[in-house]
Amino acid sequence: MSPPPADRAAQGEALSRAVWDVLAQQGLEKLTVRAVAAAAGCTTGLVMHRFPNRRALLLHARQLLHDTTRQRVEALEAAATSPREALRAVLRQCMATDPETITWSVVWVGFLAAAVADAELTDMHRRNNRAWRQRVERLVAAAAPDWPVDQVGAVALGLIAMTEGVAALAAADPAAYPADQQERMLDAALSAYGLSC
Amino acid sequence: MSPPPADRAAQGEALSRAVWDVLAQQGLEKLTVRAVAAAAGCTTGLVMHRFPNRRALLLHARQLLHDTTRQRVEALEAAATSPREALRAVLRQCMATDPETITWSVVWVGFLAAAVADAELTDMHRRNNRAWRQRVERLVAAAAPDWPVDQVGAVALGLIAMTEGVAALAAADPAAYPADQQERMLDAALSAYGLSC
DNA sequence: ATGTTACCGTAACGCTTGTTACCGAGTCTC
DNA sequence: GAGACTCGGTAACAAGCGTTACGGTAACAT
Repeated sequence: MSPPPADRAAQGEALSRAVWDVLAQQGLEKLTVRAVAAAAGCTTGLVMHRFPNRRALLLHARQLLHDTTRQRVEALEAAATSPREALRAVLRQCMATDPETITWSVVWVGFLAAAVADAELTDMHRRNNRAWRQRVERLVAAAAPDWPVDQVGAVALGLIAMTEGVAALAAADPAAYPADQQERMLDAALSAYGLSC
Repeated sequence: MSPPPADRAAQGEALSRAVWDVLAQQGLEKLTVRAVAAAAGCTTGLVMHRFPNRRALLLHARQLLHDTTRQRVEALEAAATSPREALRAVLRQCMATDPETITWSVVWVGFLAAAVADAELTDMHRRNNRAWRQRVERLVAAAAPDWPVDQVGAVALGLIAMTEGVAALAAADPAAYPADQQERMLDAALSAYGLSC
């Protein structure tokens, strides 16, 4: 007999996707084991055989969300032809400009709210967010090599907060924050900071 | 006999404060009627006599939170001596720079996550947020009277998203986002947009 | 003084939750 | 082919949830 680890990982990924779906469509209060199982098309038995408890399921889904976004960001960064284009591309995908990224942003807000009650979820968020911040600071420094460190930090923080904030706002009210307004906002900010491509 | 409506309102306010406390300290998942009653120092009987159900309690707390912030913002705006100072003061109090505003931001994120599952909570958020956005657009237009409309909109959106975003980030990781860094971020943005006082 | 009424705590209801125990079906080993 | 083992579904459990019904108490009106 062989417990193929590939299937286990694939099932864990499918269940994490089910966690995202429930979180995005039904909210944090309805994020139950039964709802996740229904979204994944299986029973609660499979869920509880794959994860020791509900918390472990949420933590895995959270970590997988972060890993996925990190890979996407790294691909964008590698594909860019200049530091400023890399910065813009990376920040652009952070906003909520289409149904998929809107869903992601809803899930992100959900995990953020869930982190209030869960120390490990909080730690996860902080680790991921600090890494994300360092990445953007590095990109800003590369896009403006002659800036002093504190200016790099202040501008990077402004850009991070702006994109993360508009993603949350667009997630809660997509009609009021269409994609083109978010793009114009980003371009206006990059232009004001002197970081236009 | 007289059912004094002042006491009723005061009790509703106290219960709403209890809702905020529970939401900030225990998170959305632990926001139960019993937890609210315990935080308010009463029993669930009083809560359910004051509000028809749990949802009404949350909606009232949400609306009261908005009304309170609106009054505070209007006072700041009225006390400012110039349009640019008004803009800066209003944006500054939106961030999470001290324990009180950090708590408010945690509560804000909690309500935002709860709005995913509740249409009325969503509507409330959209109404409040659109009014907030119009206010900032008006302040930006007053601070830069010669700007075209779309530039006013893009800059106002950038400022709103930035302050709201940094408030959420600071709420989740206060140590990484101290008050002075948020202030520097705001000043750097206002300066870059050409809106310094 | 007494009946009435509003107020609010107590206790219970039905329901949903996370979690556990059990059990059948399929699969690999020898 | 028989047996052991893994997988996953079913059903049950206790606990906690929102909500409801009931009872006692205090204040008012007459």
